[in-house]
Amino acid sequence: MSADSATPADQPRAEARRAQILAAASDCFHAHGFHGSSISQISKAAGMSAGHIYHYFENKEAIIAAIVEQDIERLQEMTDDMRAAENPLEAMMESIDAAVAEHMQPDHAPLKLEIVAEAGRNPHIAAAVHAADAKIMGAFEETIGLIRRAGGHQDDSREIRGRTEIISALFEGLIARSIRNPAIDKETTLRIFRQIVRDLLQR
Amino acid sequence: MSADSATPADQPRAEARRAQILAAASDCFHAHGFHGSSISQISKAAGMSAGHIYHYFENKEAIIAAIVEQDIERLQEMTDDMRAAENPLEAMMESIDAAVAEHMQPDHAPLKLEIVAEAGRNPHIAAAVHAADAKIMGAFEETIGLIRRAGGHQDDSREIRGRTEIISALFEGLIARSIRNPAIDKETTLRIFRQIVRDLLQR
DNA sequence: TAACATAGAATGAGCGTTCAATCTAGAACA
DNA sequence: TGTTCTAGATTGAACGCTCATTCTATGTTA
Repeated sequence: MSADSATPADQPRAEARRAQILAAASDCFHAHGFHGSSISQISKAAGMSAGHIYHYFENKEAIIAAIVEQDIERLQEMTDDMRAAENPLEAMMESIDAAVAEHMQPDHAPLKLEIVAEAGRNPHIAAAVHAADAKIMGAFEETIGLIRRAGGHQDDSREIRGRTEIISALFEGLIARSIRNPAIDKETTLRIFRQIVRDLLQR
Repeated sequence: MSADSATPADQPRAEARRAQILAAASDCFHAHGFHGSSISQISKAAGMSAGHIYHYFENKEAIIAAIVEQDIERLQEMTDDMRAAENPLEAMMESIDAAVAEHMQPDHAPLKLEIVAEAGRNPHIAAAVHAADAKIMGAFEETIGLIRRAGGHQDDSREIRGRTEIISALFEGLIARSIRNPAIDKETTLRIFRQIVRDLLQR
């Protein structure tokens, strides 16, 4: 018996293949949507056969779920950085511009909305989205709680959570607005957006 | 035989059939999404054959576009009512609770997001969504401009538009939040939401 | 009669998924 | 060393099914 289970060289290889599929799927989904991208398309983009994808993912849903999980890691890093900053309030204010710009990128906005829409109907996607949201919102709440306490406020947890929800809703809403009205005046909108966030954080 | 229950009139017969299809399609889309609803399903729900649907709509996309157009009529009525009210500010504040509750209805939220996501990729849907948005945003801006002027403010049109965009983004964002976090504390969130809207309208 | 409403079958393409068959590279052995 | 063994990686065809759309034929009305 091979007590030293699973050849050591296999681990990074499988990992690489998985990443390869995820990257290809992400490209396809962004370009044509979840339902508009076929396994065959994804396999071509990933440079492998269609059947082989099922060695790494149970089905198409599992690919989306993995992309959702992957996405939150970046967000988590962002809030971690803020919390570690010397002045978390200003760190957050400074990162808003980039975050909004990224959220409103026309190539990425549709998939973000589509994933949420899918979560509203598909229990498997819903599970992944809920778990991801709980994680990232927890981190976000911590950061905002820190900023509020530094500003001399003593809110209960519901208040912190509510303010966090509203800031998140604003971000998410801007994604939709950027699609509904591509001619949106980003400068003015961003100015008002920043003012509201600042109020929510320190007033 | 000639005792038809629903539509007694002769001329708007085609109109009635169209409405019948739209209602059935709306039900299907809300339940299973745009891509998850087949023409066959819709035709069954509408009580007619699949082929017959193509007498009234060029294709599946055209059905979604018609639903988008239909949806804004209700929104338009809402802002018209506000503008006609004795105190538009309070009329708007009073309608917020119902509007938020409706936006966050779990049965309706996914399709709203899905339509925007689809508009981000599909030019035909995009055209319908952009036209609808221009119309409703114009009406909304008028109402908000009226409230601001009544409050003694002299904003330029960009400012009005920006504030309107942010309020719209908040509404839209809450749809997404209600799906990402179904356990959201609606009471607290709504309280903060109302405060922000009030600030945007009168401060 | 002409014109429209409607049904239902036909079409052809594409889907997600499965699976038996092959390849490949390293371990075990001689 | 060279040879055999083996297990995972990979392929590509095939399956059964559903899809949006079109076509043809029949029913209805005026």
